[in-house]
Amino acid sequence: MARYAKDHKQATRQRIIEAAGRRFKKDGIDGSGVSSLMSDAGLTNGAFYAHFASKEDLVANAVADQLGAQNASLEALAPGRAGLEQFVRAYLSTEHRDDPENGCPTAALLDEIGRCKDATKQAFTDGLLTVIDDIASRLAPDNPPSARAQALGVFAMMVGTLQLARALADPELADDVLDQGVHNALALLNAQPAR
Amino acid sequence: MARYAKDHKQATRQRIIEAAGRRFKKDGIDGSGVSSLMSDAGLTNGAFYAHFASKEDLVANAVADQLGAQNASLEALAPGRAGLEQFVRAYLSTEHRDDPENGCPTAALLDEIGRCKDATKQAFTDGLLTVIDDIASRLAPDNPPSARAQALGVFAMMVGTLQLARALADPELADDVLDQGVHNALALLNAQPAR
DNA sequence: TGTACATCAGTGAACGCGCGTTCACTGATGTAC
DNA sequence: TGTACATCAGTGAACGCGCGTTCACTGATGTAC
Repeated sequence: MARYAKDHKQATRQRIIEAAGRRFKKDGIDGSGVSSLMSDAGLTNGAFYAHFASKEDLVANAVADQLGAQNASLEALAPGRAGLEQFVRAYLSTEHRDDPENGCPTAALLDEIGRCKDATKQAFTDGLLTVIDDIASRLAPDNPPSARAQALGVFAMMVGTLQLARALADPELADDVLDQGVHNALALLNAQPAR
Repeated sequence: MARYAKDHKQATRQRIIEAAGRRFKKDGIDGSGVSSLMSDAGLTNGAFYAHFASKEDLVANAVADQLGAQNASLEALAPGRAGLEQFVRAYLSTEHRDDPENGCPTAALLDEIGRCKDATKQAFTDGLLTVIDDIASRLAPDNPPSARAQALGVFAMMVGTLQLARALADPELADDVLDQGVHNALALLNAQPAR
């Protein structure tokens, strides 16, 4: 086996984290075994514990990484409210509904995260606040905290709507739910703060 | 063993379904083994397959039962919008957040249901539509379909908000999220339909 | 009335399998001398 | 320059355990005669 570059192990670790993020979103946390997570990353199961203390440790890291990536892609959108409208339309699209593997970690894993240990919830909390703050600062650039409740409301509705669309048996009904969700979310974005 | 009353087996089946609903909401579907589900119902694992074709079959029945029970409790509230406000406040309460076992099946299981087979998704679809229709008919008694998008938006936001509150590591932050959620949901209920 | 048998919800041990985790080992490289 | 050794990311078999599922059996009752 080759002698490794200084950052080789770190790079492998990151590769495991990213592959795990995708797998968790597709099959759920409980539904993804360590062996399959490792083979997704091109390794065998035995190497896992050289990188992580436990599966739960990987989960916390994957959640943090996923929310960081989502935040980065949020920041890459057009500035201000125009970017938010892009975000809403992409979020509540059939493409996103049908591709959880590459989609929002919150929508894919939210109720499972609620059952995880504190380290994972903490990683989620940190990541979520960053996302909410990005939305709030687009809604009220001069005073982001004033728009926090609104940002939270829009995001909660988007997450709930996408999850509902994924859980419906009838794809056409799910299409309608997404359409109505776009409409509802845009209305919330354009509403005056209620107080 | 006693000779059984005509409805004995049916009653046992119902007991399993209700115990399973509670357990699923607490530990997740993947997190609940058949043996523990049966011992929750006061039986041993071997009896399971006399009642259900598979675990997935039980899941579909438990989801249907849970949504039926939720719909019954919705109908028991005060009529009209007054009942909706009760519903929102109870839904987005710390008590509900801290007791998923006895709470809303949608908030507890939504992303897992999205990964289930069609029979389960179908059971969920049927139950959800009943809930949405109840909300819509309270919003617009004369023309419920006109309020469907609004009902869906409110419910999606409530579900998303409760799930977020459960996934946060900081209970005080989660309290704030619930408070803001009540505020957001009531505003949505009182909004004019946007179109 | 008494006995042999049918019924059937439920028991509990067992099946093969995949889980999370551990560990002795590999093998390619760099270092010491 | 050549040889012995240290390093260390990764391998792959194995651990005990719980999973979903199967099945021979139990035992209390009702029915047949």
